[in-house]
Amino acid sequence: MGRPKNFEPDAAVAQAMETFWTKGYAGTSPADLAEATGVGKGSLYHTFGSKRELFGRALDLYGQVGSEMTEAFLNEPGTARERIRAYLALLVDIDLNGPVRRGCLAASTALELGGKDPEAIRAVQRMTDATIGLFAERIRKGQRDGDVAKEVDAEAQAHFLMNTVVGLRVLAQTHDGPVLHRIIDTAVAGL
Amino acid sequence: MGRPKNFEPDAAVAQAMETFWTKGYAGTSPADLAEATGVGKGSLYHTFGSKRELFGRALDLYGQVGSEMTEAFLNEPGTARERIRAYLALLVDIDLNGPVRRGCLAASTALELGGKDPEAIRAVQRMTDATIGLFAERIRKGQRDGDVAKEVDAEAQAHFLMNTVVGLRVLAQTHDGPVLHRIIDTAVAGL
DNA sequence: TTCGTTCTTGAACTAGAGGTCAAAAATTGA
DNA sequence: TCAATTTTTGACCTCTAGTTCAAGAACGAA
Repeated sequence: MGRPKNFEPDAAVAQAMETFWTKGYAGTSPADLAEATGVGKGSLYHTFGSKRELFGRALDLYGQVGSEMTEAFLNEPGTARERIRAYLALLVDIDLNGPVRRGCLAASTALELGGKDPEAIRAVQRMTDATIGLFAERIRKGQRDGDVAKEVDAEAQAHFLMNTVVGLRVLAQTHDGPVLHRIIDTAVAGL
Repeated sequence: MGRPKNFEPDAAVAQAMETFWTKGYAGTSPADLAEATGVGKGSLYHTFGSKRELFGRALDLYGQVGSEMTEAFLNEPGTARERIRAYLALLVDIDLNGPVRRGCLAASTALELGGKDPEAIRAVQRMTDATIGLFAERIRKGQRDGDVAKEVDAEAQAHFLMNTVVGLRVLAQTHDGPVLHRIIDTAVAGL
């Protein structure tokens, strides 16, 4: 009953995510969101309530997509070290080859909203910890497979790799491929 | 001749830097700057021209202060590894113990203004490269002193450490001391 | 003391942010 | 076809961002 929506909320969230990713939270206006989604401002507010709530949906989508991509990529055939190196290289190449330099939505959010939006920070924390978990799992699998030394502390390495990823995605805003790939080489040396 | 300024521009830049650091570029309004500096909005525009120009001054100050602090700290007595570890720990502790979670102005700027303000990005790049230079110099000194192995590639390690620092200062927005200190342990293992 | 200069103050302005709302449009059930 | 319900549209509103400007205040020079 009632008039049917003439847009897909999930698709709108995806477009909104792209916009927040590119322009930041404060830098994105309702007009930007309306243009990006092709949905009228009024409809957006009717469906999502507020800019902040739409941003929350966008953040969650970002985490979910990232998590799926990471899991799939890490578990393709190869040693833990190979797969992790390939994953870091993939992220860097995506950052560098995209039409716009925009880094990582989670990192931007952590820096932009740190200290003023605890819920956003918790969302970022959740997605960070999920990635750390995937790294740790993959390293432990490497140990079972025999391609990673038993003495390696999987949790510690996973945290360290997460840190490296975050650094790379920020430095990708200012530095070029060769520099970043050498950083990757150094980072995976401990595996 | 003419009426004398009744404020110190350099002090105003320092206050502005704190405000941009805490609230971000887009998140800082002229009214915020007037309040933080104690200088009327009109005077700020008279002296600095625009919000963007004042931000440029703030960024430069940030780079200069950071550079001096880094150099002084790295060159206190101790091995390269000790000094570098102490430096990373210092940054993390500053981030965690401050009254406001605000991370690193350079990283925030890279993410917020990447792709839309090339000059800001160049400023960030300059300060990043300066820090990398200081790391490399300290590592080479360690090699001359005999506390770092000759085979270590000082440049590569310096880039890698820079990457680690950036990662830590972002993760400090979401994670706590023990996690961050373990990351530091892992990162300095290569020295 | 007057003049030219430089700085300060706060009002004023334009544009846009973020959000609300009334009216019309599209649907289903009766 | 009429109700009831839900969505769309775009006008409208208030508030603030970012900036400008006119008026006056504080100096040194002559």
